[in-house]
Formats: sequence, C-alpha cells, structure tokens
Amino acid sequence: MRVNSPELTLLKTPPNSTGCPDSGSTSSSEPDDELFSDIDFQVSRKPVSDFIDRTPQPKWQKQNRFRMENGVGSTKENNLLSRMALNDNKAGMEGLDRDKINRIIMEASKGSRFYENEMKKEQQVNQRIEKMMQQKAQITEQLLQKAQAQVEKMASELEKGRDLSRVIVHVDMDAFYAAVEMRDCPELKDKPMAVGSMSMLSTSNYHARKYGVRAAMPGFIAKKLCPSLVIVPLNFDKYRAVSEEVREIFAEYDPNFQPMSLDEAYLDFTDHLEQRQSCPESSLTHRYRSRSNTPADMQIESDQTEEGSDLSPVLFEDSPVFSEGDAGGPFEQFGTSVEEAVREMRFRIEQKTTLTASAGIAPNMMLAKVCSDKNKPNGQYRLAPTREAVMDFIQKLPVRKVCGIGKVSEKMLNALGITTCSDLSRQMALLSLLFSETSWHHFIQISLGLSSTHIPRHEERKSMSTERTFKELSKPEEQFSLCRELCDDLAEDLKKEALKGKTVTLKIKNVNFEVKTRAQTLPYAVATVEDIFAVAKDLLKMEIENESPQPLRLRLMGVRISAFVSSDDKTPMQKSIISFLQPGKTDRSRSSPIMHQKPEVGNLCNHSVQTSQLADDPPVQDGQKQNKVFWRSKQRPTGEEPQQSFFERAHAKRLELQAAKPSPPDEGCEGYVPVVTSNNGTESLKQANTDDCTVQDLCENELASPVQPHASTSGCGTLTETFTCPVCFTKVKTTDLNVFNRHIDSCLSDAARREDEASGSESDLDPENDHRKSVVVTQQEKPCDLKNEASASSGELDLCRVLPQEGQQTLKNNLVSLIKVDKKPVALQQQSSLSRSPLLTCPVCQRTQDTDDLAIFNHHVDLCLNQEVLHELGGQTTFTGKPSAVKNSFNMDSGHPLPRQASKGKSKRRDTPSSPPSKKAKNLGLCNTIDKFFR
DNA sequence: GCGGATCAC
DNA sequence: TATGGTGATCCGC
Repeated sequence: MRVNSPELTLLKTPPNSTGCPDSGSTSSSEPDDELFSDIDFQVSRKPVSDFIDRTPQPKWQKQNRFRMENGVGSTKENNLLSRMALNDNKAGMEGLDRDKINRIIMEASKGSRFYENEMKKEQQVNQRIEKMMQQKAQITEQLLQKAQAQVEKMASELEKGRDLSRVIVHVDMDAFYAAVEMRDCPELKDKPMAVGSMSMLSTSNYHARKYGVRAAMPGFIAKKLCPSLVIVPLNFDKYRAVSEEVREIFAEYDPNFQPMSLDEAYLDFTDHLEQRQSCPESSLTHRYRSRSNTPADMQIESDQTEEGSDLSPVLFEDSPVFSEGDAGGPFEQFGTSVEEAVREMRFRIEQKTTLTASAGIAPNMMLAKVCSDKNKPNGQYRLAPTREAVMDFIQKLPVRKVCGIGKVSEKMLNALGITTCSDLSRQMALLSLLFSETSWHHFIQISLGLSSTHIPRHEERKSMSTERTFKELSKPEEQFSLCRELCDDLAEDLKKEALKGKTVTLKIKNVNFEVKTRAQTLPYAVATVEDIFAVAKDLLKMEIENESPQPLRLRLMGVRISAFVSSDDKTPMQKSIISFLQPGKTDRSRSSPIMHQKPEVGNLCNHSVQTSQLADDPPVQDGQKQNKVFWRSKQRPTGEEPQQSFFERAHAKRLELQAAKPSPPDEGCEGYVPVVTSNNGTESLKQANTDDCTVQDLCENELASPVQPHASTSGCGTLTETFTCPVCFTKVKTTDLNVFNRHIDSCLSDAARREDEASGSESDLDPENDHRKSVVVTQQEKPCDLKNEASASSGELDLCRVLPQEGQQTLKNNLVSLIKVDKKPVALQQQSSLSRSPLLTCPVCQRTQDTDDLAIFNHHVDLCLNQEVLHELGGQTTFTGKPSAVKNSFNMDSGHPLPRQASKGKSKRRDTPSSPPSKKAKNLGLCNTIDKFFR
C-alpha cells in the first residue's frame, strides 16, 4: 500500500530549506529529512535481517534497533518492527541475537489478524509523523526564534524551582512473579521460565530473557524462541501476599509510600534519613535469616553503587545456607547514609521474602525510576542531588527510558532526530511548536531532569472496569449474555468500594483486533447490575445493529463505569473527605512553578504525546483485576488523623444522595438477558461457545448456579486497621479511610433503600424484581447483623450493603434516642437566634445561628445533619419512583425470554434520560429491540 | 461528553 | 490454537 506519494514529495525537503534554524544542533535537521525520503510504506519482501542497522551505534541505540532513527531501513516491515519487534529495553536482555529473535517473532505473527492490525496502527503512526513533518516544514526561522526565547524563559523559570532536597527512592522487585514462582518451586530455578499463559506472559526469569522471552509476549511465541520454556500460570494471591510482606518493610521507611503495582513503589526517604542519623546502632543491625545469602555476597552486592556493575545474567541462584542462622546467627550492620538505608531495606526484603529488589535513589520521581533500572537486578543506583550530576545523567539518557514516553512518542521524537534527553533540550523550541503544550512542558521538564519531588497520595479512582477476551463471539444473545455477566462483575466490584458512576462505557474488540468504545452518561449515578446493563445493552445493541446484517464478531468485551458521583457535584466526594482529613496537605503535585505559556507564535499543530502526568498522579493498579489494589500507603494511626465525624460523613452522603436524586428506579428488568452467573465468567462463556449453548441453557445455568456470597477480596492484609461502622457496627478492616467512608455511605444508602423497599413499592408486583430481590437477600444474609457485633467483626473489608429490617429499626431507634438527647440545645439555639443578631448560617437548615461559638454552631450543624439522615432513613429517600410493574420482561418461570410487546421501530437516537418518562420510554423501546434477538 | 490513542504495569 | 486486563490521560471533535 502506498501512502500519499504527493505528501512524500512534500516531505522530501532539502535540509534547512524551511529556513528552520538548527536551534543549537547543526546536524539535527539532517536525519529528519533523510527520514522523510525513507518513509516508504510499500510492501517489501526483504528479509527481516536486511533491515537491521549495521552501522555502529551507541549502546542505547543498539538496544533500540529496528526503529526508524536515521531512516535506516524504513520500509513497511521495518516500521512494523518498531511495534512488533522484540523490546529488549529490559534488564537481562543485553547482547541478544535480535535478528534471529525478531525473525522468529515475525514468522509466528505474520498473516495473523493481530499482525494485520498492528500494521494498520503502525501506518497510522507513520501518517501522524508525516503530518508532523509537514508542520515542521512550514516553520519559519522567525517562529522558531520566538519559540526558542519562550522555551528559554520557561527553562529558567523551571530552573528556579528546582528542588534537590528530597530523597526519592524507587523500588522494583526483580522479575517479581517469576521470582516468587522460582522461590516456591526450586526446580524452576535453573530453567527458563515465565509466568502467564500460552496467550500472554506477565514476566519471565532471567534465563528466559536470554532467549528473548519477556513480559507482554504471547506464550506460544516465547515457546518458539525457547522450546524448553516452562510457563507457570499466574497466582495473584501468592504475589499479593508477598507484596504485603514487602510493603510492610516499605512502610517502615516511608509510611506514606506509594505503591505502583504489586512489585513497585516510590518512597520518600527524606524523613527517614533525618531520623536515621540519631538511630542507635542496634536498630541498624539486621540478622540474616537461616536461609540466606552470605554476608560476603551482600558485600559484593553492596559495592554496586554509582558505577554500573557486571551483573550475572542469572538471578536467584542457590545461596549458601547458614546453618547457625538462629538467634545467634550472622548479622549485617548498616550505616546512616542513604545508600546504606536503601541497602538495608533491600536486605530486609530479601531476608523476609527470599526475593531481591532493585532501587533507584534520586532527587525526584522520574529520576529515581530511571535509576532503579540502572543496576537491575539486585542492585541500586544513586544519583547525587546536584544539578551537575542530574544534568549529566540526563544528557545521555534515551528518551524511551523516561516514564511517559512510549513507543509511539519515541518514534515521533526519533523522526525529529531526537533520541536522548540532550536532543530533547536542543530541539525544545521545535517541540514547543509541534507538540501540545502538555507534551512539550513534559519534555522540557524531562530535559532539565525535573519532575515531582513529592510522592502524591493516591487519589480516588476515576473509573472501574472489567473486560474479557474470548474466542470469537458472534451471536447476539451470547453477546448480551456476556455483557450482562460483565455488568454483574462490575456491579459486584462497585459494591465492594461502594461506588456509583454516571458514565457507562462499553468496549468491544472485534476479531480483527479493532477496538471501539461506546459511552453514555446518565444524569444520575448507577451501580446495580440492572442499571449498568440497561445502558450497556443499549450500546451493544447499537453496535450490533450498525454491523447488521453482518454479525458483530467479537473477541473482547468490556464494561467500564466512570464519572463517580461527588458530594458537591464538582469534586469527587472522597477527595473532599481526604482534604478534610488532611487540612495541612495541599496539592503537592504541582510543585514546579511552571509558566503555562505558549510561545506567542502559537503552535502550528499540537501533536500530542501522552505524558501520563509524570509523577503527578501515578496510577495505583496492578494490571489485573484480581490485582486491583486501591490501597494507599499505610495510614497513620487512627488517633493521629483528624477524624471526620459520623455526621460529617452523613452530610457528604446526603449531598451525594441529593446529587443522585433523579436516580432511576430499578428498571433493569426490562431487556433482561439471562446469563451464566458462575464466578468464572470466562470459563462459562467458553463452555457456552463450545457447546453451542442455547439461551435457555444459559438461563437454566443461572437458575442452577448458587448465589455467590459477597466475598472479600481486599488486597491489604497485614497493614490493615479496623474501624467500626457506626451504621451497621460491622468492623471494617482496611487501611484506607476512603474505603471505610464509602462503607458507611453504602450502609446509609442501603438502609435508606431497604426502608424504601419495605414501604412497599409497585415493583413488588414485578416477578423479576422479586427474583432479583431474593438474590439480594441471599447475598446480604451474612454481612450485617446489628444484633451480633461479634459475628460482624469477621468481615475484612466486608462491606455490608443492606440492613436487615430489624437491625435497621434498631439503628433508627439509636439515632432517635440520640436526637432526643440533643434536641433541647437545638431548640434553645433556634429560639435565641430570634432575639440576637445572627452570626452564622447553618449550611443544612439554612437558618442563621445566633452564636459566635463555633463549637455550639458545629453542634447545631451536626444535629441538623443527623435529622437529615433520619429523614432519609424514614422513607423519604431518593430511591422512590420505581416503575410501575413493567411486565415486558422475560418470563422467568420458563427460563425463556418472553417479549411482551411487539417490536417497535428502532430508533438510533438515544433519548435524553433526563426525565423519567423519556427514560421509561427508552427502556421499553430497548427491550423490544432486544427481544428481536430472541425470536 | 465521546471516542480513539497512548502509556504504565 | 494462540497477542491480556485495569486504569489514567490527552486531544480533537
């Protein structure tokens, strides 16, 4: 396929014909133009090996062969290689025969749908680059000079804000999953092994890396590279447990450490180092455990600072065992320097888990991250906190090593002749004209070696999703069934964190690996299976119809929920709670005094490069659903936290309820699609595929499958603390006050809902509602029991959702008695307010309060809030207005979907669900449309 | 607000 | 036989 040859002609601009100065680098424009002439998308039949750069290159470039820099071998296949080829930019992968490895990878991939899609994406990137180069060609010298001035101004501003005072440490466990598996199965130690499946590997050990086997590579390709490779299935429970152990140690050096995944974290050592100076020697002494490395080994390892060291390509070899390693066994003494502190931490990790970690020490997060990779595995590297050291370090650093610059950004930068961070500085004026403000601001910070010097607390999540890959799924009923299943899972997850959101997004990937997302935002927040599915099925239906009469051939489906409700409809509720709990802590993430100015010349085109807000808001996630660990670092002891009162939380809840006021009734019954509710969704789905399950089968499966108890899957174990919920009195074991707060909110919300349901709504007449309700009741049997506090204490993060009627009554009584006790002061205050000049206005009742005593005023507000809560509990909640018994759902008795109405004409337009009537109309229509698929 | 794309792990 | 899942962000529209 030939792409835009006229544009290619345009691109073949002689060097400097654009009048574009070199901005400090006389040679920098040459590669660009050379590259242009080499952008050639024609299919080439050259063997892979022909595209290998044969010119001598610096080390980093060798690691990045097959990329387009200098225009070498820029054919279609070579372009593809930049996506498909081995990414050996990883520890333990030096000196591999990339030619051979890539040939195997290509042979295994070629012709596959995956390959074809990768090729397509590659061409899109190439076109982006092409466009960028055209923009570049139009930049005048004048523009560039202005940009240069702007860039220099900003650089000097940034320089002023440079902070070298913090000691940031990035710790990364070495080949974590693989290391855990090898530890637990010593026979694996000498074998090339990887963790994952034939479809995808999560990580590999260092033996396997020598064959080119690495993370994110499909197992079947890895097997071709290394036929003796042992593939061990993932065992997240195990990794989580080990991670807990490691995190306990992290917490001792920085109680506010930021975990990035199960095997990685940022720590701020600054405070620890200060304390460390006055540490008694005894506390810097750590004993070897019975089975460990020898002190000699440790000494050898500890010598690996500053300078890179010759590392054995094989990790985790059998270590000598100390027979005398009991209480009187050998020990290791550590000093007070930062290197010693980090070495001590790594030592302790190894003693505790028999696993090694690597660490980077630097004045900011970006640098620390790069440093931790420097002496991997089982090593550490410290970058001195001086400007000179930082700048020197940065100069030689390949841009790809920087967090936030991925393969696409790298390729775009390469096209501009930029490969290292020093190139970045030199071309910054150009970058400011070609890239978005966000991007080039990120670039300029990188080029100066600047990034966040404070480790941000993890903020509340912004979305939650679940997705699954499967063998081709083309039948609408199966697709709907799966969709429902995903909604089920998602609702379950939402429940655990007591979240609800307004935006539902459906993600699909067809068998050609093309990904689409379709989203709908509701005016209210949803969390139940029914509500989520009501939207998701709508979106799915549209996609099916769009594809019609061809079937929608899927290989992946996912459902995401976002736009979580907030207390004030602007900022997320939990954020406000956090900020309340931490009055002293402002947003530290924006510590750099960046001048957010664009060059006056303006950008010709803002090519965006995803910068992932380097270190500003690092995601806390572990890559797999089972692994989701939205836990913050260990909390300070409860007593030290400025505690938020129950009433304050109740207020937050009340605001949330208000925000959700147009909350729809449970109307998920409409358009219900029976699903397999087995916990193992993928398996049951596959079963459905292979056995060509009928809808009826699926339905029967559902009826037969036991209701899963509401299981606790907390990722936090040993660091947990226990809070007692003031609503259900369940003890909630968690490190995260967010979780606890949401638990309370959830209890309040559920109490209100139960009350509402108990008051007898029309939905009781709906057989399907009955069905759902019975499920809910089964699920709630365990969690909440007000009368049995002891039994409730077993719940580890076991968020009780619904108050049993009896218990709720008890709660209500409790609250009522509380109110009674306090009623008098309220009346007195209100009365007195009539006679005096009011000073404060209650945000709840809006009445001005005649007092300047904040304690009294707060007391009044608390009482008002309390009354509000009671009011909601008293049945006047937002959860009213269930639809009148809609009977067009499936007949659950027979297990068959039974459309109740004739199908209406389909409407592409989505009704604005702002008013209940239109919402209802929409759902009726949807249901009818979905019914079509069951005929 | 939506959808595609990029990135990290 | 066969190329993941979760979450975040950015940009153009």
